Amino acid sequence: MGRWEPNARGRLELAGLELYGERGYEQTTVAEIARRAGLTERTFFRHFADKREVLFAGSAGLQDLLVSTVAGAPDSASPFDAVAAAIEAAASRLEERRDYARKRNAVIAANAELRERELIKLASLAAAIAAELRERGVKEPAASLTAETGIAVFKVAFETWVAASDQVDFPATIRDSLEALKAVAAG
Amino acid sequence: MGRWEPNARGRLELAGLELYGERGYEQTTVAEIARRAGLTERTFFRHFADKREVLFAGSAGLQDLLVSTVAGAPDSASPFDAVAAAIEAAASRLEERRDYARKRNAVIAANAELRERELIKLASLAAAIAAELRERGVKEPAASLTAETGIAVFKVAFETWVAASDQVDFPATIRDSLEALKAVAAG
DNA sequence: ACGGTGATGTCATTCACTGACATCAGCATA
DNA sequence: TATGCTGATGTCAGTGAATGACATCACCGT
Repeated sequence: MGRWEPNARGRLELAGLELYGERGYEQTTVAEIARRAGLTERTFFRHFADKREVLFAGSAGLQDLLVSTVAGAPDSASPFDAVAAAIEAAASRLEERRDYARKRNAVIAANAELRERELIKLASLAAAIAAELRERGVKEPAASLTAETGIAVFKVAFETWVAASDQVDFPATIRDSLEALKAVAAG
Repeated sequence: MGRWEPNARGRLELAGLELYGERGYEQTTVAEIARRAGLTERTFFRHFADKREVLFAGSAGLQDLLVSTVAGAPDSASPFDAVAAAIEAAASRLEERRDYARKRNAVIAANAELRERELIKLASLAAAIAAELRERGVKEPAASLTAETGIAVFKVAFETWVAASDQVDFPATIRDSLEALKAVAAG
């Protein structure tokens, strides 16, 4: 057995989500999260840059999925279709953790600071997609526009999905939103 | 003459932009901004909710312009065209203060916290536009998609505009980006 | 005169975050 | 087996953002 309990980072993530859900983000102190995880405040800040970041550990994985899906699209695919495939793949991944995604979303939606962090993560995803599109030879401003628009579609579809009281298919919601966007842009 | 120097809020805005530009956002304390404006730290926080907000006073005016332009579009205009007119009008307003917009943008681009705040302001603009579109009878998700896409176009065009070394026409950049978006979405 | 008002100042406190240094199980290796 | 290094954690002190409670005092109306 190791000197310390394993997976300190994971324990902090769990404790953070729980406490933010129970008392709200502002009413929770970092010391409380650390204590629930059996650690100290100082150690929290060795694992996460700030109090918000504890909710955004999965963001890097989502970015990898988006980028590799765009990269894996056939050469014949248009930029739009490559991005469509990527955000659909991301939707599939979130679908697998529906309960977790909803709980986390409720916490974030309830606090402006957390919404800010969510937005910059989404912007970072858009930037990564745009970079990959440029890699594929797409010029600016088409690359950035396609990426930003794709993320906008993802945002709107995500809100529809989490707001739905019944079981809704997230990738299907993405496809509907993509079609709605085409109609809108043509108008 | 009044008991205090007039326009405390404006003095704080100016001092904030100057100091963030001179030393950087993180290296500037709120007490320093207040002192340069001839006030105290406590008074700073009576005018602005936090250290970032001092750079975003103009956001409300931009939102009014966007919403009223959408509201003023003829009934015959498509949602897309109404939003296009709105972001073009916003571009015209920024064009009038090119130096100020560039200086402010340089400060914001240099700091992640400020970029976060910028993004949530843009998201708030999108939400206001979407609400106005719904007022005009546009259904969801078309209203949100049109608004979010419009803001995405604005973001991309803004970056092109501020990055340009020579004098570039911002509203024209918006029109170009809107055309590029149509081409992308059709692909 | 006089009392109310509102913008500002003063003071104390909490808490997010950081730097410096201490601890100590486990591992490698002489 | 002894020794020394490493890396995750703890301890402590400090800075600065943000907020609540209370004080001040020119101005304004009556």
